[in-house]
Order: sequence, then structure tokens, then C-alpha cells
Amino acid sequence: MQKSKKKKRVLIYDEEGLSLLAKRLKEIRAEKGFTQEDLAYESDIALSQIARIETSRINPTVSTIFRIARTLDIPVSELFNFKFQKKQNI
Amino acid sequence: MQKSKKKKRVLIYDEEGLSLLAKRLKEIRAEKGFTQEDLAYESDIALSQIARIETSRINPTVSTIFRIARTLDIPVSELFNFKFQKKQNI
DNA sequence: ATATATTATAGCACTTGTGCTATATTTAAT
DNA sequence: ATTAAATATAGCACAAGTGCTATAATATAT
Repeated sequence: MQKSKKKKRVLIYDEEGLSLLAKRLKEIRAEKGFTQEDLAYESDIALSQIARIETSRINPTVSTIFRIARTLDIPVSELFNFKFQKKQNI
Repeated sequence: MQKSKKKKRVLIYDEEGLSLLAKRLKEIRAEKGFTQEDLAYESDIALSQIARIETSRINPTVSTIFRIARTLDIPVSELFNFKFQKKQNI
């Protein structure tokens, strides 16, 4: 390589998983009759953050998901109750 | 307040959930016969990161967990197959 | 006991998650 | 059609996740 293109570090971002999680959260939240604002308020999570998760625009931490699960009063595994279809692209 | 003590922002950190996840990962990884290094290498995740997760010293993102689940060839929900005992302390 | 393998810690740089606030967009009610 | 409610976006500051590298501590073999 002539100009040693500085390799930009790519962090982990699992698009498929994130959008499946988003979908699952939207579903369950609706079932439970929570608005995003309800969930945000009762979980003490920013409303913008809830929206970001449900539109899979961020890669939340597990603690955020834990807190959501606690508020919705469901096992965490419920939110991850899906199957990957694709091979992961790193 | 005299000196308006600037309130430090406290981010979400679910200790109980994180240590349950750590335990679950350790178990499953052992069952599958992976060392931390195996898992790190095959998942393309830093070894130090795997260790940090298994000692619950960090709060990983869901994509990291997704990638681990993919490598271990298990449903993500397997890693979250536990129940909270405590009320969350915010 | 002593190598060897495995796991745990540490520090740094870089990237990104999160909270906050405000605003725009979409959806639902009337 | 208007209004109101709900959801989506945006930008900033700050905290923290991640990769990398090196080293320490612990467990396992021999």
C-alpha cells in the first residue's frame, strides 16, 4: 500500500439482531399497553433512548435492556426471543 | 445548598443482571468446550473483553452478546435464561 | 515443584451509548 | 380538517464500551 490507509476500527454492530430486538420490544410494549413515554418514565430511561432502540439506531447495553424488562415485568429472554436468519457480517 | 454540588449523572448499571449473565456465559462456554481465547478468536472480540464480561466488570452492548451467541451457536435467549431476584436499585 | 494454559487486570485511545433538550414527523381522536 | 398524542430525529456533553497490548494471577498438567 502506498499511503497506508489507516484502518478505521469497526466496532461490533449487529444490524439483524438489533432490528429483531427493536421489533420484539415494540410488540411487547404495545401488548402491555405502554407508550414509549410510559416506559421511559417508569424505567427512568430517556424517551429519546427508547425511541432509538425501537428504531434500531443504536446498540444499547444489556443493563438498559434489563431495566426495560424489569419495568415491563417480563423475563429478559422474552425480548431476545427470536432467531437469526443471516450469517453475521463482520 | 451553598456550593451547588453538581449532580453527577449516574448511568444504568444492573449489577444483578450483569452477574447473572456472566455466570450464564461461563457455563455455556464451558459446556461447549470453548476457552475464553477460543471464543474471543472465533467471535472476533478482544479476549480482554470476554474476560471483562465474565467477571461482570462491564456492561456490554447487545451486539457483543449477539456475536457471542452466534459463535456458540445458541439462541440469544439462552444467555439471558435467568430470573431477577432483587428489585432494581436505581 | 515447575512449566504451561487459562483467566483476570490494567491503561490508553477511540468510538459510541446515554441523558438532556428541543423540534419535527407521524398517528389517532374528534 | 384540526387538535392532540405518540413517535422519531437531532445535537451536544459526558460517561463508558471496545480493541489493543502487556502483565499478573490462577488453574491445570506433567
